[in-house]
Amino acid sequence: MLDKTLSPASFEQRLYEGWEASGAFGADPSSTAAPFTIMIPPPNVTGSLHIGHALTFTIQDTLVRWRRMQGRDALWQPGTDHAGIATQMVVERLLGTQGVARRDIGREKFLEHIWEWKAQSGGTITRQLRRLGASLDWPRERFTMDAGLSEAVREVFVTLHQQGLIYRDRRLVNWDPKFQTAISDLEVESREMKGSLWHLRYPVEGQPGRYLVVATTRPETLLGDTAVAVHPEDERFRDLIGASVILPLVGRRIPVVADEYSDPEKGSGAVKITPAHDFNDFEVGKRHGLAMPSVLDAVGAVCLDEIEGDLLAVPGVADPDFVRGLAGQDRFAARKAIVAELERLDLVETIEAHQNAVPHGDRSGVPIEPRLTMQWYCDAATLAKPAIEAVESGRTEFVPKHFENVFFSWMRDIQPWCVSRQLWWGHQIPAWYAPDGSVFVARTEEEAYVQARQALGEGITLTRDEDVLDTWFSSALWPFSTLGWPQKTAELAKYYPGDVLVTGWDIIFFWVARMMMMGIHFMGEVPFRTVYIHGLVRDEKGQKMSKSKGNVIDPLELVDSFGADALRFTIASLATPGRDVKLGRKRVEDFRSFGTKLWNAARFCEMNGIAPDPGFDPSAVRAPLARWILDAANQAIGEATAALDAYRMDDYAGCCYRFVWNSFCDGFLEFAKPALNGPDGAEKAEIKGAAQHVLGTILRLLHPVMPYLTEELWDRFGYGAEFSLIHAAWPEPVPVSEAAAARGELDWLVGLVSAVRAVRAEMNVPPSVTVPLLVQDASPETLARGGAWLDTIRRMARATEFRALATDEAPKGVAQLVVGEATVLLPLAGAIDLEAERARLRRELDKNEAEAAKVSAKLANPDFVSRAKPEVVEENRERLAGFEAEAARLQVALDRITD
RNA sequence: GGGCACUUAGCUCAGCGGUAGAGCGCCUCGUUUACACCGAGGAUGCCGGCGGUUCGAAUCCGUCAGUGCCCA
Repeated sequence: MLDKTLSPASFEQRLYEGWEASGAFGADPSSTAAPFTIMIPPPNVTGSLHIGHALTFTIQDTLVRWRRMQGRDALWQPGTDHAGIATQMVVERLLGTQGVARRDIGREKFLEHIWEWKAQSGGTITRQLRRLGASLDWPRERFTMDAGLSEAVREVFVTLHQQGLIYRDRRLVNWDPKFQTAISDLEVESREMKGSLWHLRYPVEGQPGRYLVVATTRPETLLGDTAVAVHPEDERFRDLIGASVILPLVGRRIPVVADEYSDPEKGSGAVKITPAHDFNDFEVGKRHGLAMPSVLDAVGAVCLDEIEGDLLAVPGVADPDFVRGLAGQDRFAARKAIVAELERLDLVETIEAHQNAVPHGDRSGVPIEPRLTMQWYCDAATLAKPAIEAVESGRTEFVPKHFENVFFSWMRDIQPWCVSRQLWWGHQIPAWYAPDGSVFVARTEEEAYVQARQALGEGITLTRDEDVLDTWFSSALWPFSTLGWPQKTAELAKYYPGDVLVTGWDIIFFWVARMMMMGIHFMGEVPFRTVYIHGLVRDEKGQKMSKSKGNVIDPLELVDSFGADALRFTIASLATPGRDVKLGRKRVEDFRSFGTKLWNAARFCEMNGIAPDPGFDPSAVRAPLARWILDAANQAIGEATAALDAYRMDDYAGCCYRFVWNSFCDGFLEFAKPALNGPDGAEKAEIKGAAQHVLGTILRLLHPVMPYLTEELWDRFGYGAEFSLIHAAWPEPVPVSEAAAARGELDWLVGLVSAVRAVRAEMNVPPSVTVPLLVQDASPETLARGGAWLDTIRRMARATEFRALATDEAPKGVAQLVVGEATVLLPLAGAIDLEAERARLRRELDKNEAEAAKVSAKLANPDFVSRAKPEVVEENRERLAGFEAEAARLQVALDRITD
């Protein structure tokens, strides 16, 4: 016997272990079944499961389980990425608590610590994924730092270098002064900050007393200024173009250049140009051939090495001693000191309060410093072209389609990708340097030496590049490196390209773009056919969840409270493609009742001796109720399959919900009760047969989204062996004889019962009062149906009998309702308020007449009749006839009780 | 400043040329032997505003307003 209440915690773990132990999640390269591949977008190894993961992995698992049931050889590839900065940060902090600093113990030792940490704590998220029910092929789990994946990284780096698509260059990068590494544009987030706009006076050379006022938000970079730019059309400064100004504090002469970058509307209209510390200034500097001295070092402190020689004493303007005193000062301290000195020299015109967007490192949280350094770059623009073309031609499709625009806009304007990072944790760049500075890129040190000897002769000592590659460099290879590339494996042949990549829109630039570029370049084919983009999870108010706001919800806590199935079903129900999902505890609590409902329905079936019957033949069933539910199940199967095909998780969940709750529970089981309580016979047997068949269908239909509950019921009922639902066949429609007739009959029954219930409720007739149903103008078919369903009608409509009104019969005090061609009279004698009944009928009549008038007006329009589709015209004619007929019957009913 | 999305019942959202929907909430009723995480019934909408296309617009086009996001 099933327990009275559903308690997911009592079976979730046992079922998961059962599936996993039996190898149910495993792909089988040797099978002949068509593959279905989803590459997990590898979560960060330092991560733990948050609600966004719950969303994306619920969707992925639902798709994978569904396809597996359809007989596909499903590969859901698990794994994590090594998360260069994040991991290094975690372990550094950990060592810090023991008083150990990274640089003290050295690279090798530090990496040992990281691997140790990874062995102990790196599996958090994969353990948590199991609680969610995710059916990943665990024995195939990969990590981006694995030997195989590292080989792939070296292979790709060397090949791209040979092809000229990876090169070294000296450009401005986003430098994170806290981690002392370059970071990607995408790891930079701009934050609105309250700052100041300082208007500074730069003395014009040769014109004593004249100043050019420049406006800046970063006075500390003034030391590295090499020009002042004004707009070429700006009348105020026209005569100064080509002149020079004296750079305050430094004393260097710098030119005034004309450049459209300077916006006459902003600030003072003149802007100082510091090419080594600002991306826009860098471009201006290149256009005008300016020097590009750096004045801040790796930690963001003032460094005078590159301007030492420029320092000049200019009375009242520049003092080399002051500048020398700035050396080694942090950029913010230097800002204060510089502003104070300028104020002392009366070179500050005004200070304006100013709101500006300051780029911050998303992990370090400190302002990014643009910095001119030598780095390795990947020619992303060249790699992007075929990726753009693949989406344009539809070889890879986005769902929803409009996200292709986001992809295109990014890819068409893609910048050289800085792939080197000044970290220790990651794939060390396979490049070696000779003492003379020559670079040798090779798969191994031996190969590098071979190259070096060929180029430079014997006796050279090479040193390896210290830097590592961007984590995304290895993630980009994930769709094929996990399958064994560069080896030619059976897995690679079978599972590449993958079917679908599932991810949020915020990650299009990271995974999607990079996997596309690398996949196409190295495999000659797109890495996935479809990119399914879902939204982000927000709190109930639509706010982004964040630890600092304190509005995060823990998916595991929700699993503890309501079960994994409830969380999964809630997520699926709310997952409209591409739109953000507002999710709170309450939503999960609400959807939990659906699982309970199914549990109780199953319990009811069990109590009535409904059990799996493999010999059941749906096509032989004659009882209308059984045919009706079998037909409804057929429709649900069609809808659910179509919804999953279209990645409509919400529609899939919704159609299952309606079928289980409305059709199976409120419809079928309720109508089946009289037969189930009655004597054994052919009809009862058919209804039980249909019940077990449809329950089995429901369990299979819902398994992809509610794997635990369905498997538990499947096993308990004995539909198959333990843990076998995961491999059961996805349901197919079954033949049902005369389905339309069964639908017609049940629709009639539901219509009759609802109408009677509605009238009784409105008339406040207590359930204890039972009344005869006397029908007038009923067709023989209606009378026959009434007879056939008498027990059900009695039970559900609180009726004593259902029969034709005798010709000489004229009951007093009746409520009347129109069902199809017939009018049903409920003699309520004393219980009825005639006035109220008249009003009710009047309302019904008005409603009908209004509808009839609307349709009639439409049909009176000759344009409509001649131009609309014939079937639409016909449909409206039928509707009009229906409304008119019902109105006529209501009129008769009204007349009957009106004197 | 450029771009994208959104605006439908109290709330959360489907629907995207032909009868305005769901879930939750709300109101009324309920000791019918699966389920109160339930059952029955009910109320609630100028489908953001204004134009246009069309026989017909929540749905297509334009425009305005508001909201959110992305990129500068």
